[in-house]
This record gives sequence, C-alpha cells and structure tokens, in this order.
Amino acid sequence: MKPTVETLARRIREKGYRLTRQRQIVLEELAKVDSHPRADQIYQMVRRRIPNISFGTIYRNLKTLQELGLLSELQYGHKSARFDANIGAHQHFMCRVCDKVVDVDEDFGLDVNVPGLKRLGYEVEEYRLQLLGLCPTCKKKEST
Amino acid sequence: MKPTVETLARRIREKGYRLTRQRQIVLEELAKVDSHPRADQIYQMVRRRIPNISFGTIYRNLKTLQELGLLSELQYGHKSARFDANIGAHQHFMCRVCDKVVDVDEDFGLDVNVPGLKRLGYEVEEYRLQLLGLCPTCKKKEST
DNA sequence: CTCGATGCAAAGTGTTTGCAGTACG
DNA sequence: CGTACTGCAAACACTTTGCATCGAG
Repeated sequence: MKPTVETLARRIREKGYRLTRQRQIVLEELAKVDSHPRADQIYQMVRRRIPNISFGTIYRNLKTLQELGLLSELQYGHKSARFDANIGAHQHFMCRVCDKVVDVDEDFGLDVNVPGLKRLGYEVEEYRLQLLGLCPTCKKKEST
Repeated sequence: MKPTVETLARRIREKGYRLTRQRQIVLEELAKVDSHPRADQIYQMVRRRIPNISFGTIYRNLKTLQELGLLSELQYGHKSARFDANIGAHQHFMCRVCDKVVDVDEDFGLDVNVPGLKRLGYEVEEYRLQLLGLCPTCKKKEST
C-alpha cells in the first residue's frame, strides 16, 4: 500500500515536481497519524524534524501533494482545513463536541443518481458523507 | 411553513433576543433566494434595503439566526461559508466548476448505524451528504 | 428606561504570495 | 546548471470584536 520513496519520487517527477526533503517529510508525518491534523499541527510535527521549516512551505506542499493525489483536504464546517493521507475511498465521522475525526470505511452503497437532478442535466461524479454525533469520551461527559 | 412576523418575533423574544429591522431583513432576503449566498452577497442584498448596514451586523445576525435554528451554514470546502434559510432536512449538490449549490430533497434512506462505530461507543446523530459533479451549464462547456 | 443590537473600524485567523537565495535532478 | 523549491515576511480574504451610540420592548 505504502509506496516506496523511489515510487514516490518517480510519481512526483512525472508531473515536473521534485521530491524535496520538506515535501517528503510533510507526507511522512501526515501518513503516520490518523488524527486528520490541521496545517498548524502538521507544521509542529514537521518542525520536530526540520526546525526552521516555514508555514509557507507546509501549505505549498499540502497543496502540491493534494494535486498529486497523495493526500486530501477535509473541510468540515470549521475554520481550518484538516488533512488526510488516507487516499482510499472512505467517509468521516466527526464528534460535535471535541471535533475529533474518525475514518469510516463502510460502503454505504449509496445511489447518488437522483432522478430529479439527472432529468435537469446534472451529473453526479462523487459523494462525501459526513456522520456527526458523539465520540465515546464526549458521550460519557454529556451524560453527567 | 413561512412563519408570520409575529410568530418569528415571539420565537426570537423567547430566547432573549430582539427582532430588529436588520435581523428581520437579513432573514427575509435569504429566504427569497435558493442560491445559498455567501455573507458578502447577503450584505449586498440587504444593502439595497438598508444602505448603511455593516458587515458586522450581517455576520452577527447570521450567527444569531443560526442559533435560533432559522437558517444554516454550509461549509463545502471553500474559503467562505454559504447560508441557507431552507431548514428542512435536505442534502446538497455542488458543481465542481462553478460552485453552484442545489438543494436535493431526495430521501436517501441511509443507514448510518455503522456497526464498527457503534461497537466502539460512537453515537451518530445526523448525516450530511454532499453530491459533487457538474451542473448542466458547466457540463456543456466541458464537452467542448 | 434598560439592555440587546448597530455602525464603524480595528483586530483576528487561517492561508497565500513575492522575492532573493537554495538545492534537486 | 537550470529551474523548482525554500524561508521569510508581508499581503490576503473572511470573520470577529471593542466601543460609543441607538432603538426595541
């Protein structure tokens, strides 16, 4: 599943990009966690390995890696975007109290071919499903 | 469906808020359209009736009316939020080219009781479905 | 009258960008 | 070596906030 550095480098090179130390480490750090961190959290994570990396580089690389299909950006009704290196098709659950995001691999077998839309000439290409509710921790606190 | 001014006033009063001219007109203007406008578009719409209204007032009222459950905010992966006075349960289609948002009233009969989440103690309370694709206009342009 | 709401402008927040120097391939 | 990338800081876009004043109830 996880591409080797060589595969990665080739893939990046093909599009005219370069595999810099910064770019590689941004992706590595994001791939390590499943917490869907925000840009500032990724900045902190990467800074442990490249102390003088800048926010500009973080944002530029997050964007580039997205173009390359190596990560995706989540925008779930909150000010700042969150990032996810899990690029397989999956949905997300988000806790309405603590904002924690959890991957949901379930296949919902959704038929997005809405007749009404189709008739009007709309073409649905993909869907994103957000499940909202309480995580176990916040559920416990709530019942107090 | 559409509440009278009196009903609205009472509902707002109950929570300790006041029905000001500004607040009423923000809601009226949003209810007129189904285009899910951004805050700056709402500002322009309201400014035709209250020429010296400020952005602060627009944002404060959009927030207050949201708390009152009279409108909702959409955040679909773009910088600025969009607003919707249609408060019935419905989903949204968004064109990936022109960003147009269309209401989809279809009931998808989705079972969000994901066994894996349930087992771990997560509680799903609601879901939001985003359909993404091409609107008729952009579809036509695309095939050129 | 009282206290919540307004208009204005200034301050935030998260993200993007211009530039001169750096380093990948 | 050429050109994409970096660090830095300044610029941006959108939203929030402090304050004096206004006006709904």
